[in-house]
Amino acid sequence: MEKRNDNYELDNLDTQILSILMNNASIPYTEIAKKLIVSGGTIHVRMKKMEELGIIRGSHLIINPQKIGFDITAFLGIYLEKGSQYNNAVEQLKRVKEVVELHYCTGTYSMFAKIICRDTTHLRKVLNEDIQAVKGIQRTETIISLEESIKRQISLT
Amino acid sequence: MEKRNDNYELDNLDTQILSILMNNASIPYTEIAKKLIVSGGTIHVRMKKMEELGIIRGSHLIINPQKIGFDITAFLGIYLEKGSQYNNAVEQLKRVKEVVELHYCTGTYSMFAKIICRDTTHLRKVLNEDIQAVKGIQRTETIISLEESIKRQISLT
DNA sequence: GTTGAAAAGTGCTGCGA
DNA sequence: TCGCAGCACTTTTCAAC
Repeated sequence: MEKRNDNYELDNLDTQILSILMNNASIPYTEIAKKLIVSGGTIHVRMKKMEELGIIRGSHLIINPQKIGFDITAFLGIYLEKGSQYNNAVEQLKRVKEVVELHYCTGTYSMFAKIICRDTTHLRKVLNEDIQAVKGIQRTETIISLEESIKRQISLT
Repeated sequence: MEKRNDNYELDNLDTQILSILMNNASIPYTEIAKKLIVSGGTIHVRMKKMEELGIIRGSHLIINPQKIGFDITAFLGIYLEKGSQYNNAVEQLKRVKEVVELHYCTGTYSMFAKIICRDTTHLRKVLNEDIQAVKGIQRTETIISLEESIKRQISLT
């Protein structure tokens, strides 16, 4: 039986488990259990429930892009020729590996992307060759991040 | 002895290990070893090396914000009164939990933030009370994401 | 829903090549 | 530097509360 709650209300225990694991997914269940004063089995049951409900998407190893030569983070405001070209543009942008986020949005831009590149040469190549080649894109505005001052997940508490 | 390579060149094996774990940090080392046709110990040695080099930042449990009632993702272009107020503004914005990313950037805006809220009421509260209370912020422009079409990490290959 | 312990699987370490 | 094998630890399961 599939659960359909799109908005399941987490209790205190669920929230605390998530809060701990969101910042460090490799903490053992037994240690979490000790902190929250429940048994390891309970942590397991709760995690399984939240996985089934789709609350937990998975886990990521977080790397430092700069250490492996990816120095530039940029945001791209994208203007489409027509709004109807959205789905098509998404499909084409999925093939551009440097695009790590893409949003359909309100306001000035039709779409909004986050891209990560090695250097300015790489960025120019992505903008001029890959992005501009996408059909339906009229023009873009680039915002280059000089420093990422905050980078975290939402706080549940 | 601390290593100081800010730009260590990963070999093929390192790259493949990271590529696998970036999408699912809970895959066992032994399974990765099988895929890449090396021993489990080798994976371990490589991971340890990359951790020491600071390439690996840690691991995160990824949750689906919408499933727990956080429905709105918005981007905020921030205009500062003076550029010199940057450090101060960062410190104040760190206290606003809904801000999950903050960049110091080129272009139209002085700073650029990503925020996640429960609903429009929550968003308005954050914008009007929390953000506007930050000293040095002149005004902001809000871009609301209606749909996140792409969300992934950088591809190493 | 929670517990505690047993079974299965994984991570870690040291020795050898 | 890499691979193999043994030990320690974690995850998972399950009967009982």
